[in-house]
Amino acid sequence: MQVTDTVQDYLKTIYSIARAGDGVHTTVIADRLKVSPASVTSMIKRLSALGYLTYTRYQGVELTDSGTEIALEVIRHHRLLELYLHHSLGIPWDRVHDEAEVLEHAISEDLEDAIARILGDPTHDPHGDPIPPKSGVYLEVLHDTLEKAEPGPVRVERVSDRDPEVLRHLAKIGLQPGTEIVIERKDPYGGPVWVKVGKRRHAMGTELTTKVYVSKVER
Amino acid sequence: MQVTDTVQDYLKTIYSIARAGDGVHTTVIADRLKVSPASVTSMIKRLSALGYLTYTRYQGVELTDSGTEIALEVIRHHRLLELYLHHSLGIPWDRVHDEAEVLEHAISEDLEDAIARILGDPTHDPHGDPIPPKSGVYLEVLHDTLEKAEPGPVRVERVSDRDPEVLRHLAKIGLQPGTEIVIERKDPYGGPVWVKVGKRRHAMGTELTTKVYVSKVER
DNA sequence: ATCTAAGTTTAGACGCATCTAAATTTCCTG
DNA sequence: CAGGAAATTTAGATGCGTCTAAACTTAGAT
Repeated sequence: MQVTDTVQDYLKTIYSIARAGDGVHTTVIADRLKVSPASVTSMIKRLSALGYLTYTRYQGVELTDSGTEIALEVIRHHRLLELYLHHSLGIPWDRVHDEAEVLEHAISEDLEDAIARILGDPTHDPHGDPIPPKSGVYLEVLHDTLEKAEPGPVRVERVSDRDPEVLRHLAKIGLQPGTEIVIERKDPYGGPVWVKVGKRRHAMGTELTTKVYVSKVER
Repeated sequence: MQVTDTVQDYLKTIYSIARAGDGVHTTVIADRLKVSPASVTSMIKRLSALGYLTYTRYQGVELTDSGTEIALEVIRHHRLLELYLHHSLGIPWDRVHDEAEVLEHAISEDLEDAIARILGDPTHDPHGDPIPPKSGVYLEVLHDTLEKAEPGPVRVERVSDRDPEVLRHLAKIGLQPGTEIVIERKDPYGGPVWVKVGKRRHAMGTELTTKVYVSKVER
């Protein structure tokens, strides 16, 4: 059997759920891919038979080395494309995700190489996500979410690329990967987190904060 | 039902067979798409039900306006992409066809527009094929093949993009759209056509000549 | 004009990716 | 620790796009 676009999507999604630290369960995959849980079970069985993941009924899945390899290849395509579309074609950063989602399955290895070369073999995409290298070791540093980080000055490392609306809002208030912001105070009961971006103060609702990842800055 | 990549491929292929002046019969479509004639018949029925073509059993098909519209949109994508890949990404002209074949289904209208703008709304792709406009009238000028043209000076207008090997050969001898060449003599019984490109003389076998389209040059 | 070869369509099947509804298992709560 | 809610899997079905083998139609040659 061949590796279809759909198979690539499953593997990529499973990889990214696992990276986030959560167990990889049927429902989560189903939610992300917008298919029914039953569809996920059926696909998981096929992926397992193909050796891309190990599967224990009712317990969730784990990617094998060959599954991870495919996932990283697709993710590399995705992130290179996001950067390319933004830099070379001027597509606004809140729209590059959806374009890349389709194109990631359509570019050849030659094209991938050409794009990487033109961009100067970049290490991060416009949302701060690291780009897996063509070959060799790949380690993703895990950053705290805005919610979990301690008050004080922090650097924005990464922003989830999945919600265009959130991205437009973040761009508007000047919050991008690389920006230094200050977490002002925290409400222990899950209320909004107040942050200072430049000279302005903003309330970040909980549905937003889970999408921004930061690291502590020493001053 | 939705317009899948496969549907787009059928409509595009049917358009281009019709343009070449041949009747559009099952076997021809099957050969081009590398599927069985039975598959073509079955797909044709669906396309007919969708209103993309008219179909008379055993007689061939003809695109409707809505079928033509989709075909031209895909062809526009294809040709813009060929040009873009060549100009902006430096992909050699004998490889852009295969890349574009996949990407043509993957780019959004926004991306199409961005590419067209960057290229300055071009009218022809690297093989000399005209690029259908986003909207408005589209007429393809039909040129003679090298075989059919009269001896004398001619301008290369178009070269079929389908065979990478032929393209590499043509590039090697310096024959591209825009080049002026001289047809030296003709063998009425289908032998090679001798042409002068620059100062060199070349024999073009019949399997080659059907792929080069020229127009007479007045001197 | 008939017969045959080539082209085309039908019949029936298969794999992929999905769905809904029903059955099963897990896990949490009282 | 028992019972029910939530998660998961099974069963069975569907549409797409393809195939092979067999039947049929068309057109060309004698």
